Amino acid sequence: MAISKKRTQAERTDRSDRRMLQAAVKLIVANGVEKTTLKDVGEHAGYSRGLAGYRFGSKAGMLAFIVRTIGEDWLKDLTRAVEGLEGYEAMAAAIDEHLSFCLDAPDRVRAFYILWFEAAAPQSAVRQVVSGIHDRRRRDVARWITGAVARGAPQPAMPANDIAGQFNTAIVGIVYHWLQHPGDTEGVAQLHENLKITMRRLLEPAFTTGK
Amino acid sequence: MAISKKRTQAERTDRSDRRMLQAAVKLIVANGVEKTTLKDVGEHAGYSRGLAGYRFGSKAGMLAFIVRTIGEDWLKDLTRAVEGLEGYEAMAAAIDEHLSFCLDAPDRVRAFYILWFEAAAPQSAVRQVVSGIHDRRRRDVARWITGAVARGAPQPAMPANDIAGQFNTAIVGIVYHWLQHPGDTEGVAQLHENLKITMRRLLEPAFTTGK
DNA sequence: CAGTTACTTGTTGGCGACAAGCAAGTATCA
DNA sequence: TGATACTTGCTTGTCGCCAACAAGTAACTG
Repeated sequence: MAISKKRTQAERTDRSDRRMLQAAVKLIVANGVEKTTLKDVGEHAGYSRGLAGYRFGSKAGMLAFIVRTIGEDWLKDLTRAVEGLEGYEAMAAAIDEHLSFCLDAPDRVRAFYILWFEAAAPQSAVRQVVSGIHDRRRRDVARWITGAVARGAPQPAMPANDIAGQFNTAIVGIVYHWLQHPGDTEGVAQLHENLKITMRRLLEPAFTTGK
Repeated sequence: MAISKKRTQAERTDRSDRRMLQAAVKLIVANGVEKTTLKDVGEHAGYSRGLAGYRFGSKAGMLAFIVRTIGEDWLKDLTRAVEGLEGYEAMAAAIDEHLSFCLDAPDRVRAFYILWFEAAAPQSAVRQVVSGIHDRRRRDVARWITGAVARGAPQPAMPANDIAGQFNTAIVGIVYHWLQHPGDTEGVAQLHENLKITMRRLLEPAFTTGK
């Protein structure tokens, strides 16, 4: 009350954006997307019932904003975590970072992935955003592998692109397990750990191609 | 018009159930769950706007019905496909059957999995049903492995339960890819094929445990 | 024909969407 | 620096549509 009553316009929007994001995350994790209303988001953020709808244009717009924002945070974390690494090392670091990502800010990431799975539905506004993240993940993984091979690592039994595909689908599946079993930190950690083992095995060259 | 105007009560409900299921699947695949209204389902099935709501009690009830029905079909198919098999053979058969399941009745299975992923949200009525299917899948896979080991197959490097977990999450991830890339039959088939390879590798004993 | 069950129609509260208005910040010119 | 016009953030009023439920009608059953 004492300090700086005046805010710049940009500060105002930043502030309300952040507050609404926070409120939306909380509500989505607690009640699911369907029961999270624009009205609730606005009011829980300390504004009127109309702000969320006005700011994001539509409910779908708000959801897309959430996914984009949290997705970008994750991408920064990930990039930092695997910087300079290649091959299995990069994949292991990415897996570790993903686990931290989930455990460090559970609500945020939980909401992110709830929306991620909502994007499985047709005609979803979130779909584009998710698709972009997904494709990027895949390309990154493939590059880690081919990079390592270029530097002398043994040629894996499966094409790099296929391994990247397996990696990606595995992560998605693990996340699904996490969403369905919120308390099972142990199990989620184990799935991450086992994925590392699986990936290491996939990266091994094919000793004997026979049955 | 000519034949049998008279139907038994059970026949009537069976008929309307089937018709509404079909209509719901069509609408969900076309427009997503959110935009599929009880009114539309009833009317597309050839009844009044109110029937779906009356029959299933609520929208969530209808969705749960759909998942349960299609899930049971799938379970029957799967059981028949892996009957008498164990270890890797059973897993490979299950993977093949799953691919057929997806490709044979795309709309049905698509709707099934769209709902499956909606169940990732908290407080979902579908969640219980999905959770049951998921747990059962996991137990089955673990049993295939331990069964094979009991009959003399080599001890895998990873506990049977953990392999089952990897298997399950991989399937879920593959399905997610399928939902996001409806046309990519090739890619989906490849992911199934690669999962077989991955599983075979996981079932191999640990030659050298060292790094 | 009495009772039950399948289905339809009427109604209500709540949500998303949009439009119009109000208030807080910003630019221009003195 | 300060008054005025403009822009942008935010709120309130309203509408159509949906899920949910209640009350009614039509079709089967014993």
